[in-house]
Amino acid sequence: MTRAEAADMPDDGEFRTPERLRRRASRLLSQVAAQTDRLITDGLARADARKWHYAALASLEEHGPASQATLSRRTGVYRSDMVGVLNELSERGLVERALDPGDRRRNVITITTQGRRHLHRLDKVLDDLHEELLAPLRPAERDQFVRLLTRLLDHHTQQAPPPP
Amino acid sequence: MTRAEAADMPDDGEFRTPERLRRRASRLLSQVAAQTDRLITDGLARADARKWHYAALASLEEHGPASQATLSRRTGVYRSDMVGVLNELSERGLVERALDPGDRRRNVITITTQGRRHLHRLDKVLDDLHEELLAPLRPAERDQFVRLLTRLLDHHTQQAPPPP
DNA sequence: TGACTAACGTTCATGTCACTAACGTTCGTT
DNA sequence: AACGAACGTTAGTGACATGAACGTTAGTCA
Repeated sequence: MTRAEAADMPDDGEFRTPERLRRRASRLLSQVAAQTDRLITDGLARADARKWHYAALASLEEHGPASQATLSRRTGVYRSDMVGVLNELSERGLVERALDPGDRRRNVITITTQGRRHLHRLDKVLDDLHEELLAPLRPAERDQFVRLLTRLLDHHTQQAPPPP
Repeated sequence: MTRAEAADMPDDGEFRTPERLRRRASRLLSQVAAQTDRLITDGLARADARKWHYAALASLEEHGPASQATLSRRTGVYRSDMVGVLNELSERGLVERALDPGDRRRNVITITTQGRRHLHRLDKVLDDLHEELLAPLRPAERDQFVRLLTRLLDHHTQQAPPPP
């Protein structure tokens, strides 16, 4: 039996999530986010990439070459993890790591032509994945959804940027 | 220099997240969910509880005594993890674990009076936390938000219930 | 100038989460 | 009587978010 067609037996709830939980915005958020994460992670994996790779490449194309620390701050990827991400990207020729002649502590990371091409391919992949993600919502609702999320994020982010 | 007072230099974005990322529903979701998770986890910790504890107790009160496997299905807490959750809850006298006389594979978990009291306390704590979470939204918007999330979740959940 | 502080890249370690694998026990069905 | 499946349990995996510490380098100030 599949729980869905349980029209005959009263289904006292072998699979029924308590209303208390079902209604909570926090739980809805975490569930939807988890589903989304799997969708995106799998989709990117099929395109031979990962979220962090995309984030780094996107940052490099939008704002130009940067140090690893800056990339880390811009993408939210932790600086410890950025190391590995850039290792992989540079191994594959998507970015180049060079010593900053003006500051020998820094590496200057630059996106390559190949990296740009990869990024644009990933942009399309993500467009498709988001189409799938937001399929049940009409365009106006999608906008609303994004707006609400943005407001929530802004509200809960504003009081904790790195201190001066 | 501190980025905040960069009114003079054009702030080419030492901390600026790429638009590509900022706009994506997937990223917004994951960020907001992460913030939310911390809010809830911390809040519950202050009340000496954890999400899974709440989920188990809520399920027990709403649907009555159940086996661990059933609890796991109802709450989404993985059955491997349910073991530890119930250990902790029963150590604290919030639930009781008894062998099911009718099926010696099963444990029957029952919520205690103390557990009920704890649960009701947590309900209040969660109400407050959600008030904080959704603070920037007006009541109608909160409803909208929950509705949109629910539709997304339903859509992405319906095609993968446990197989017959 | 020399000493101190802070940022950088890096490695290693920690904790949580979702999930898989495997095990022995028990049940239901054939 | 035998087999497959469900149960509770333990142990382990991989992704993710962090923290600690280290050597190197820059910038600041006494």
